[in-house]
Amino acid sequence: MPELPEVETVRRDLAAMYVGRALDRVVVTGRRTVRRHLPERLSAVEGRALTRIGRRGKYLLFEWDDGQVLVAHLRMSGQFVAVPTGAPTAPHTHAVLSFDGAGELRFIDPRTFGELFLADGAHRPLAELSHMGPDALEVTPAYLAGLFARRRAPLKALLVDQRAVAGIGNIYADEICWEAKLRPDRAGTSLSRREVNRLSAAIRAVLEAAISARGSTLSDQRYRDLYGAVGAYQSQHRAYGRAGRPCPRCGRPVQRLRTGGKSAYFCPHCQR
DNA sequence: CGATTATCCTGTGCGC
DNA sequence: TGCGCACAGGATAATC
Repeated sequence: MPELPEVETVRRDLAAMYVGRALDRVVVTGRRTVRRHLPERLSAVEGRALTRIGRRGKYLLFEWDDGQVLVAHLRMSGQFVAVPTGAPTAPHTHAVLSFDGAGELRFIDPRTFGELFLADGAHRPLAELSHMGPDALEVTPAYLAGLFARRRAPLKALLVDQRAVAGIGNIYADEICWEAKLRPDRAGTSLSRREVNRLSAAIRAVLEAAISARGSTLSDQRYRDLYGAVGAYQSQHRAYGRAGRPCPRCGRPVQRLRTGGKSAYFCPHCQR
């Protein structure tokens, strides 16, 4: 379940590996991998050099020297892997980008929720991502205060809503709420200025610590970086997935709350 | 407007 | 040992 820290880790590795390289060939075999337009359109980036890898929330942006932007989203189970040319093909490999002198970048995705598409590079910022809120690493207390003033919804619902804040998913929303000592089901409108400040600081602290640890790999071993290595932040999870186990702050059991088919983990004693 | 549910899809892990 | 099923959740659409 790649969220901002995992996507940022992949972004940095992709940049180090491929920026400045020319793309020789793109081959898409997955039926659902490119679904916003004809898959053949991706060949428009063949022959271009990669100038930059950007990120907006959980989207990765491959920027080419002619202004085109190839957008990728890993969704639930997507993964990019860097392999030498001709390496054995792993199951669920849906796309292969061959770089001049840098081997192959493969897109693997068992559940096929992930996607690739070519954005309309003439429009900046990208029209396809225009619905998204500011990146989670950019939000300020003032922005959050404004958000809570106009949107009445539970705190966690707002944190995972990409239109409100981009990059946070179910796991880091729980970790951020724990760090900020706020219940995930608190109404956003009820937060004091002091609590908004705490939340803003917690967003940054949790995401930056998770990036430093190269993201979280859960027991399903799903998330892997570009080279197949696991993340380390899962060992620092305080709330997510810890139902019944002691809260690291107060020792009382962490509780699991279910809303709308999703789980929220929190400490009812020290999160208020 | 917001809360809830369903949809897409496969691997995993549980209970029986 | 094997079968069936709930569960995992990112984004989006539909419905109440």
